[in-house]
Amino acid sequence: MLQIGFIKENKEKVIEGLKKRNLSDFANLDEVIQLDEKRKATQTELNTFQAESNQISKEIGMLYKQGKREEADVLKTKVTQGKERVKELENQMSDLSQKIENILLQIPNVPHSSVPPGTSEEDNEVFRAWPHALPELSETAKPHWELAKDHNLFSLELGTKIAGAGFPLYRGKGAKLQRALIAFFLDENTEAGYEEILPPHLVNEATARGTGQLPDKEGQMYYVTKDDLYLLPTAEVPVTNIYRDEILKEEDFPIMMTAYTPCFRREAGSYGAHVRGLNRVHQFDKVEIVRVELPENSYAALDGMLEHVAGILDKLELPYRILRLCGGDVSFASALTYDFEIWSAAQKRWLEVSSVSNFETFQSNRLKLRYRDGKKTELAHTLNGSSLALARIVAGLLENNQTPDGRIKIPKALQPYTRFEMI
RNA sequence: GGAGAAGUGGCAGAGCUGGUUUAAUGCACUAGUCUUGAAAACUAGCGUACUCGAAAGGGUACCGGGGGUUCGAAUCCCUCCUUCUCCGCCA
Repeated sequence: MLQIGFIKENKEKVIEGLKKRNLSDFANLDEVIQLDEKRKATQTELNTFQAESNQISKEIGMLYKQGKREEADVLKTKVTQGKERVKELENQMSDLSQKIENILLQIPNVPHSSVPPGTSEEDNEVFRAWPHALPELSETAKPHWELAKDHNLFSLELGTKIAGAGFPLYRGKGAKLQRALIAFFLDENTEAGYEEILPPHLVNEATARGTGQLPDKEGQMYYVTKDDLYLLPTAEVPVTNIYRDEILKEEDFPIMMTAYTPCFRREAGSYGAHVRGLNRVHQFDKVEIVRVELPENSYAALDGMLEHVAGILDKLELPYRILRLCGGDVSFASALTYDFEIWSAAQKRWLEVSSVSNFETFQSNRLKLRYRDGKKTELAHTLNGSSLALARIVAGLLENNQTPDGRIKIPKALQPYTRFEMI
């Protein structure tokens, strides 16, 4: 959520940003600015009435003490009259605040100046291409869902039997591979200075609100009605919320955290070839990195995250490229997002495995995540990225590392974790 | 799940028979005095948010959350949440 003060002072900049996102209706900006003016005027009036009635009430107290009952009663009726106006103004205030928030919730973040123009993923900029030739597999190479069947690594059918479509069940070396990847990623992240967090996998409404899943995106989350809890769509939600409603000191920075969690997405999406196998599922495993930074450091932090994720993919020996998302594809809350895609040699397409974003103050405004800058409090910047998402990494590993005789090589870096070299 | 107790500023902790409470006091913290330096002592400051004001400086709201009673609520009432103690159940 943008700050109303920011919109007021930088209206042109906001409009420019919205244009980059291919939006053309800016009427709500003027509307929200006007509503805020009205809110201020209303508050000033309200506070005046409140001050007056506080004053009189004090006098009443004094008069009672002195035994001047009648004088007190006269004042009482006076206050009672003013009270009605106070009630009225209070209602107006909450009504205006609600309206303002409703509009602010609909305004996306202003994209960073480096975000390229564009309307869809077609227009994303290749920020860093794969510098080598893409691997080629023989004609007999198989997609990961066939390899998984051959080696009994996971079963979508059993997952369906037990839960429903989109809930894979891993077994044997497939299950071990999951566990190995999670441990490998967490170790890589903690070695780079990220603190390991193991958060709850269900979150309450305030938490879901803090990172912007609510309102609006409740359809994406599984919801436990009986206890009013949501299943995590990503570890970003609980981990970032650690710092909800906090005022940090400058020396608390940088804050670097990593967490493994399963991720649950209801995702009423498309079906077909592109979502076969592990490409898109309701439950998948992911290791996330989250950072809270001083504004002046957040873009350096973003670069650091980028190199960190790139380093992990290098160790896994997977061909990848980095995209800078265009205005039409960058998510609602993000100012700048880089996507990592690995090349699936068997499916002959790129698979997104990580998304690294700087939200600037868009999330922290909602979270009330501040730091003390001298005497004032300022909003901190929040960033997060996958490091990394498992299901598609597994898909890529299986496909790219298959041998002509139908087996699968485990990358060296992963072997200490799997404790086997071949599947 | 049952019974009881409690939630106050960064922490500890008073207030809780409704009205000079502007939330005492201590610790911590910040600045100053003193000191070669530090400690101690002393002095002052010390919450968040909104708002008025050029500024100085005001105003309002907030004592777990929400609602209510009252001219006036940290204090009374309702409700929800959380924590602690005991019992039950349980990996």
